[in-house]
Amino acid sequence: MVFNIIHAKQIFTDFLRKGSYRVTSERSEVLEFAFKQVQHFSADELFLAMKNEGSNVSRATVYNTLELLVKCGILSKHNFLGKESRYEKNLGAIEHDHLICVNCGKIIEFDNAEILKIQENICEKYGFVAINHSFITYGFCKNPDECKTNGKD
Amino acid sequence: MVFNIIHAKQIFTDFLRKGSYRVTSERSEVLEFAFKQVQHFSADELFLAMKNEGSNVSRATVYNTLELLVKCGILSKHNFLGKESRYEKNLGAIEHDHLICVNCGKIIEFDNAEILKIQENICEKYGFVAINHSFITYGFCKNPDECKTNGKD
DNA sequence: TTCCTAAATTAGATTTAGTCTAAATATCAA
DNA sequence: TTGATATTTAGACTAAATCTAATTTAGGAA
Repeated sequence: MVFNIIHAKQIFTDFLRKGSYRVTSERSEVLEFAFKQVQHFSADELFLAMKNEGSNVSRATVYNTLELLVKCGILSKHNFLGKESRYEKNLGAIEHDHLICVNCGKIIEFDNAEILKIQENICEKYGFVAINHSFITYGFCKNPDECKTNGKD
Repeated sequence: MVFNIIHAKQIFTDFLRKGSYRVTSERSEVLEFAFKQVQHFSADELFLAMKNEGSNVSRATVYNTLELLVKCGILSKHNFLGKESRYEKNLGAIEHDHLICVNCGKIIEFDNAEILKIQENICEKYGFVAINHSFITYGFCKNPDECKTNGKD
């Protein structure tokens, strides 16, 4: 569980030192910008947002650093319906999960503590240490009126 | 639950007719080839396999038809670690889920009936009809010796 | 503190998955 | 059988992500 930017910086620095990666100003910058995002974001969106605010960190470094932030548990990475990868902060105890309508594309987020329990059991069974997860149920809206397009797309 | 190719063809044809899509020989061919795959496969892999066996169905049609097969529940679609989308047959009652090591890339498949129950409850709550799901836990192998690369990649 | 080497960063080229286009073809309701 | 329109097609295109090779930098060693 990551609680705030100070804590996240600590975790990230520890992770880098432990893995004999180097602590660089670019990596710190990416972490800071990632933490500023209120919602989930793609690597390119973050890169452009940073550029827009005067940062000179390159696209490649943004992509690389986001992967490191996933590996050390600060961010989660999701792939919705084969679109570009989206990242989000991994704050607090419960990571939220997603329902996605294959008809209208609507995304419903929900929290479920049971899923985390199952995850713990599975990891125990397979000798695995969980960092984060992605649980996506694909389906469609039961009520056709709520299904925005109701089309075939 | 889809049981075999005959059953899958039935489901697909019903789905197409209901949605006033057309039943075409290309769509049947894609279904047949998808069913022949023993493991999960990408859209492009299927396209090339079909081409290789003399099929003339185009790449665009393969991509489109796979999406239809997901929509009608015959296939599941997963995105592992931001790689290309992979499809697999949705056979039997339990869809398997995945543990992925962010260090060595190992993929462990497991079955868990509880996850399906949770999914049912969630869908009930949000007025949603599930077709299939993708549950991926990212983490790392507890035993370093089992972690193939144990490196930074 | 300075030096040195391997790691990291960079801009931009490249690759790759997937989508789009507009012309040709095929389905299926009437 | 016919005709409106859905589908298919090859290949162009787009966007995400990775790669490259030159340059810069971190941080351990002296």
